[in-house]
Amino acid sequence: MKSFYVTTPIYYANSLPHFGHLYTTVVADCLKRHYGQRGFETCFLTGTDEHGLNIQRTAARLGRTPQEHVDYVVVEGKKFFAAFWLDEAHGGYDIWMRTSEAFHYEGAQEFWRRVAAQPTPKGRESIFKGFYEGWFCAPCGTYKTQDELSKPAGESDPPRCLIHELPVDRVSEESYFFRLSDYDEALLRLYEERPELVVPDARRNEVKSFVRGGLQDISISRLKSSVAWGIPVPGDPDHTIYIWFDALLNYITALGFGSERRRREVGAKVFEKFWPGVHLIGKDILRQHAVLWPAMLLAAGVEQPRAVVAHGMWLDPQGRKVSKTLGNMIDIELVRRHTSADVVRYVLLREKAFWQDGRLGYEIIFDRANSDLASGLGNLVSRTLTMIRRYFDGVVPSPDIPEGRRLAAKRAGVDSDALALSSSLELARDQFVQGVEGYEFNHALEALWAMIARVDKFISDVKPWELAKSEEQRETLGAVLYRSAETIRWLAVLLHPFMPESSLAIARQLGLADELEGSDPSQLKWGGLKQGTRIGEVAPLFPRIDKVKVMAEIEKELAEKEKGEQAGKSRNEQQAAPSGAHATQAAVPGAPTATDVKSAPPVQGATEAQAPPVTNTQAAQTQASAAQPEGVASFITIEDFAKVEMRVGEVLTAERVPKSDKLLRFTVDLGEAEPRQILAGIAEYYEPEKLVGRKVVVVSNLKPRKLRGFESQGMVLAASVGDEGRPVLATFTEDVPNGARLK
RNA sequence: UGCGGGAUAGCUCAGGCGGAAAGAGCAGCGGUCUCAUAAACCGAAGGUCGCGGGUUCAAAUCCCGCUCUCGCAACCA
Repeated sequence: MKSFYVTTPIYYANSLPHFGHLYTTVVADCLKRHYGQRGFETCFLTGTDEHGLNIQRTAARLGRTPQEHVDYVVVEGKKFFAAFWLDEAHGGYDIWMRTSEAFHYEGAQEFWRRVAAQPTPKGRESIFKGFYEGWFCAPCGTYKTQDELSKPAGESDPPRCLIHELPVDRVSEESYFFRLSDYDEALLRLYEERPELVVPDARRNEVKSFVRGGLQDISISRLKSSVAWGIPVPGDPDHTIYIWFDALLNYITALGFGSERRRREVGAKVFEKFWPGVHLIGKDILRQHAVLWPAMLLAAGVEQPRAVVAHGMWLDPQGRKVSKTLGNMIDIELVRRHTSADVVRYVLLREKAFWQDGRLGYEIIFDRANSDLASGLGNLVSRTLTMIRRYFDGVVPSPDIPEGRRLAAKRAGVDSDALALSSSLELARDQFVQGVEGYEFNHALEALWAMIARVDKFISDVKPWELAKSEEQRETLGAVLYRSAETIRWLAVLLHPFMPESSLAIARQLGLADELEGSDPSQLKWGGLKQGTRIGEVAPLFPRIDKVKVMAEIEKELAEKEKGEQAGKSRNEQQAAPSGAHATQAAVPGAPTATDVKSAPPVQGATEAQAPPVTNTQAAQTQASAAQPEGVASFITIEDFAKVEMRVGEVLTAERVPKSDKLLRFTVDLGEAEPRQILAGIAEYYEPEKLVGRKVVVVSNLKPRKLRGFESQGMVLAASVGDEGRPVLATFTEDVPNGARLK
């Protein structure tokens, strides 16, 4: 039997899942059900990534153990998904994977051993010990990511910890590395040989050009003293396996890779049956899945995935990224309560081209639901069944028009057979199946909706209510209604993976047994609906949404929620908010992450594991600012200040740095023997020519640093204004000699 | 700055190996109908196919240049 294994990323259990995660999961669910209908043996995995510093810290902040915290997130997450028919009970995922499970520890360790036992394609050891270097905050006792650090005040100043407002140290610790750099050629060969490994093409090209640019070895462990919440490195329990080298493995450990325990649990052959699977991911975690993961599998000698499929992201109605700070995230659970799970599922799959980014907002959802579902599908079902009820007493009439009535039928514009309809239905069916196979769900659905329009038109053209007035057209009328009802049956079968509940409701209204799971959509044949079938009770499938009214209600509810959260915040009880730059972000770019509060781009890519995980910066900030006077960093002494040497300088020359859109290169006279070369990232806001001759303030004792190949021997001071941090140069209104020190 | 996309009706997008009067859905306008969830059906309206050149009998479609925009990278001390 053919098998189909589909996975979503496992979501980072730091925070509760949201609408972005829902999207990927709905897609996976839809695929699983579709292939299931077609007779594939299916397995659908989703779950949670439960290790790491983030979770360790969030749990600590909430006064829980990490295990308690992830248990909580899992329970809530399952509830959230269940409301959209994604759980086992509703025929959704088969496995909710959790990386904190014992079998995963075994599998991950086994994988590590296999990698360590094999040399790289270039003949070196795949895992080696080195030193991980990062910013370390002593009071916190941990490494910090860019997101957890304030922008450094001056050149070669260390950044500061956002919690303690203190400079952090550049520290290194022993760490294991995976020699990713040795896999570049093997990977490039793989992309050539198996182009379907990374789809769509645009993403594969992106990946290829990234790999061609050379790969860096990545740190795959942390000292247990830094990150305790994780899987011990085999044979070296002082180290913990780090992030991706743990998380990615879930896709195979869930099936029993490397763990006897798990194989007993799920069946010994499950891995062999399902393994090369399809990974659905958001384009934001493409690197990890299209570079690191294949390299890891090469290293361990495990078969590559069938495909890594990267979808686009949801944006707000204005096309902006969705983020908590902008407050433009949709509360999808709220939408569901005002509509239904199926409506949400349909809109998610219909509204956006899978590969591309798409926009979503409350009104977009309601408009789509009203036009496609209420006016389209729902109305067609309603008018058809109502007529069967009214004219045929609720019994499906015969599809046949007897010889003697064919002329009459012809006069009414009805062919004696349904060939025209049935053949275009077959075409639509094939387009639909092709669309689903190609992840073009919007096209798949469009093909079906073209059929709805066609039948609507057919009904309008032949006017069954007129036919009903003439006994001579009795059979014609029956045939017309049969054709409409049979089309609806097809729709119910085809749409079942998209709208499990509504499609069943349609089937029941048609008087069919609930046999949709077993009906192979690709094998649909005209005439499956039996004459004489007694139809069920007819009720609106998709009640029209009063947009104005519902919007008003939603706004009210959101406002109330906001209030609740404010209250929660002060008690420091709010659910863990921002997620890390991790698998969590699968579907919504920088969703609730502190990352997009400002500047610092999310650390991404195969090198991500080199940076410690992101944590709850917002909460951290809240705490920190509570302890400090508003707007004031922690105090420094006069001695601290004396360390900074600031001098007046005059810009002698200024020019753009080639191949850089932000950097200007200055030579500045500081009253010294030689003018200094200083770089500044203000090219977007200042014309270099206009700066020549200008007096500026320069931090003159910063450690020199190279930027774009030029050494910067100081830093020009500027105010940072507005959200985008527009620089405004500091200057003097009176004349000042070059080199004068600011005290 | 490098690489790769994109720029087509009010909105979201199709088309695009050169050859139809340039399409669809939604919104909007006019009409028909009453089986239906104020639904459906019909009709009209709506576009310099980013800008400028070129190739050709013929260009939204091919070539060159430009502008804007998005993604990835680099970069922002």
